Amino acid sequence: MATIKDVAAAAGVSVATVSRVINNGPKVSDKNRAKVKQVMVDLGYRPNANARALVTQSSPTLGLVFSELTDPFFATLAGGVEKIAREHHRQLLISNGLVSADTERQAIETLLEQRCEALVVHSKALSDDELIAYAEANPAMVLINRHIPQIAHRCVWLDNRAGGEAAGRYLMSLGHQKIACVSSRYHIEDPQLRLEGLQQALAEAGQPLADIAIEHGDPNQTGGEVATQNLLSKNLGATAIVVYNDAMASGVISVLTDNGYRVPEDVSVIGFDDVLLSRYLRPKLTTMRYPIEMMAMEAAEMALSLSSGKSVSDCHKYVPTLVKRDSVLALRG
Amino acid sequence: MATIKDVAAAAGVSVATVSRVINNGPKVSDKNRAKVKQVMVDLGYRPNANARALVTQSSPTLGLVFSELTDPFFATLAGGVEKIAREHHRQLLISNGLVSADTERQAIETLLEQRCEALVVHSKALSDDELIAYAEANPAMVLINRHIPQIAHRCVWLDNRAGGEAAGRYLMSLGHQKIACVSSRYHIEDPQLRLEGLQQALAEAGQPLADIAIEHGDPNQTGGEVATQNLLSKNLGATAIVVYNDAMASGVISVLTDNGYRVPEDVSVIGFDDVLLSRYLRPKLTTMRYPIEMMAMEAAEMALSLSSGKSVSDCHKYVPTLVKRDSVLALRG
DNA sequence: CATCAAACTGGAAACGTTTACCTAGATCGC
DNA sequence: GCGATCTAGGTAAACGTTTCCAGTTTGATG
Repeated sequence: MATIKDVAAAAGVSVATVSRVINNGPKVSDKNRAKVKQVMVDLGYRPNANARALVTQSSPTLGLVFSELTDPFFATLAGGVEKIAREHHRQLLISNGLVSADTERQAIETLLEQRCEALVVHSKALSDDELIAYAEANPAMVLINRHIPQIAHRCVWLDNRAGGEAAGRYLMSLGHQKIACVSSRYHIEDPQLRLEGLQQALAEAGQPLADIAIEHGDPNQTGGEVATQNLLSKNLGATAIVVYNDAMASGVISVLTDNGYRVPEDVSVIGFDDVLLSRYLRPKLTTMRYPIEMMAMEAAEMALSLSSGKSVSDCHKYVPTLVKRDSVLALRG
Repeated sequence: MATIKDVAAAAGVSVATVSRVINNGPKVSDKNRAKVKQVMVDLGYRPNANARALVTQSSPTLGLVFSELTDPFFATLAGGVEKIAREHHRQLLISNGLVSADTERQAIETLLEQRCEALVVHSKALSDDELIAYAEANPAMVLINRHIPQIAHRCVWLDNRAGGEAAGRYLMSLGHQKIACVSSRYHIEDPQLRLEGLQQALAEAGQPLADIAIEHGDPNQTGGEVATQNLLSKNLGATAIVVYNDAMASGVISVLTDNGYRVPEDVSVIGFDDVLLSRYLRPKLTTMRYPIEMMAMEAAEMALSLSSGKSVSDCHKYVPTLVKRDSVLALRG
C-alpha cells in the first residue's frame, strides 16, 4: 500500500506538502495541490489512520460498549449513537460487554487502548466505584441507562421508578383495582425500580400490590408467557397487568388470549419500552415509552462535547411517557 | 497517559523488555516479568493500539459496512458478525453505508484507512465493477447478501429466486389458485428475484401471476398496509398473498383483518426473512427463513480466514427454507 | 580456570504521519 | 536598488510500539 512518501516522490514534492494537501492545509500552490491529488488517486493512496492517530494523539472515533445487538431495544440505542457518530464523521467502534463484569471491563479496556476520542458505555454489571474510576480517568466517557450520583453529569438515565408509578396511576384512573405485575427476574436495578414505583403508586392510593400478584420471568416473550401461566393459575381475578417490558407483554397477551381472556376487554395489559414490536402486536400495545434513541443520541453528543473540552449541562434524566394504544380498557367512564 | 517508556523507566528495564512482557514473549526473567507487570498496573498503563498497528502493519479489527442498525434484519446480521469478531478477539468497526453509492464508498474507504484486518461489506448501491475492484485490492474483503459471479468465492448470498419459487409451490400444493403478491418498490435485485421466482413457479404450474395481482410498496409495515389496500380495492378475490418481507406482511395482515378478512381462514399470508417479529404476530407468520445470522457468521469467518492467508471454499450460497406457522391455510386435504 | 552455549537484556531502526521551524525566492514600498 | 515582508516549500523530530541484532551474564563443561 502506497505511503505518503511514495506520493511525495511521485509528485516531486516533500512529504510535508503532501500532508498539507491531505489535510487541506494552506501554503501549497494550486499547481502542486492539483498534481498531488492526481498522484494520490493514481497510486490509490489512502492515509494510514493509525499513523495519524499516533502522531496527533487522538483518533476520530467513538466507542460504544453495550450488550446485545440483536435485541431491538439495544439496536435502537446503537442506532442513535451511530447516527451521531456519522454526523460528526467519527468512526464507530463497538464492543460487547455481554452482561458480565469481566467482559464489560474488557470491552472498556479495549476501547481505551484504541484511544477512542469519546466513549458511551452501557454497563449493568460493573460496580459504581469501578465506573467512577473509569470516568475520572477518562474525561470523555458517558454512561447510558445508569445513574451514579457522584458522576451524575456524565449519566444519561431514565427514571424507571416514575415509569412504574405512572403506569399504576394510569390504570387506577381508569378504575382498575385488581392489578397484577409481571416483572423481570434479573437482579439489576431497572425492574426493581419499576416495581417499586408501581408499588408506591398503588400503596398511596390505598390499594397495595400483594406479593402474590407479582410474577418474575426472563425478560422476553417466553418469560412473559410462563409468568402469565403462573399468574393465571393463582386465579386472582386481576383486571390489569403491568409488565416489565414489551417483549414480555407480547407473551402475556399471547397466553391470556390462548386461555380465553380477551385483551383488553377482560384484562388490560401495559408494557414498557415502546420498542418497534409494540406497534406490531394485536391489540397494539399500550406502553410506557423509553426514549432510548433520543437518550443515546444525547449521550453520544455529550461524549463528543466532553472530548473537545466543552462542558455539558448537569441533568440528563429522562422520564417515561405513556403511549396509549389498544391494550388497556377503562372500567368506568 | 503512561507510555512504554514510562513503564521501562519505572521498572528499571528497557522498553524492549517491557514490550516482551506485554506480548507474553519469551526471554525475560521471572523477576523482571513480575516487576514490569506490577509497574504496569501501578501506572495504569495501556498499550497504544495505534502505535502497535503502525509498527506491526496490521490491527486486530474487523470492519463491517452496512445500513440500518435499527432494522431487526440488519441488527441480526450485525449480531452475527459481532459474535465472530468477539470470538476471535477482534475489535469491531461499523460504518453505515445508508443505501447510497457515495456513502457506501465512503464507508469502505474509511475502514480501509483504518487498515482493518478483515472486512464484511453489505452493499446494494455500488456497481459490480466497483466492488470487484475493491475486492481485488483488498484480499480480506467479503460481500454479504450479494452475488457477483467474478468474485463468487468472496460472496455469501441467498438464493432469492429459489425462495420465491418455494413460496409459490407451497401455496399451490395447498390448493391455492388465486395468488397475489406484495413486493418492495425498491429497484434492487432482492425483490426482483423473489418475484421472478414466484412468477416462474406459478407459470410452470399453468397458473401465471397476473400483473394486476402485484402491488409494490415500501418494505415496511406501512408499505404493506398501503399495498394491501390497493390490492383489496381491485377485488381480485385472492386466497393467498406472497409478501416481500415480514414487516410488510404485518401490515398486510393488519389491513386484511381491519377489512373483515380472517387470516388464514379467508386469506393466507406468507412472509419472507423470518425476523423476530414473525413470532410475535398473530396469527404467527408462516414465512421463508433467511438464515442471515448464520450467513453473517460465515462471512465474518471467511474474512478473517482470508486475512490470515487461508483460502476459503468456493460456494457460499444459502437457500431460504419454509417455516410453517399459522398464517397459511390448506384449501383442500 | 578457560571456554561456550544458553538465557536474558538493551540499543536502535522502523512503521506513516503531522508540524514546528527554517530557507529561498518573490514582491513591494520607498 | 535595497531591506522588509510574504509565501511556498522543505527538513527533521516526534508519536509509541515491535523486533532485529548485538551485547552481557550465568552456569556448565572440558
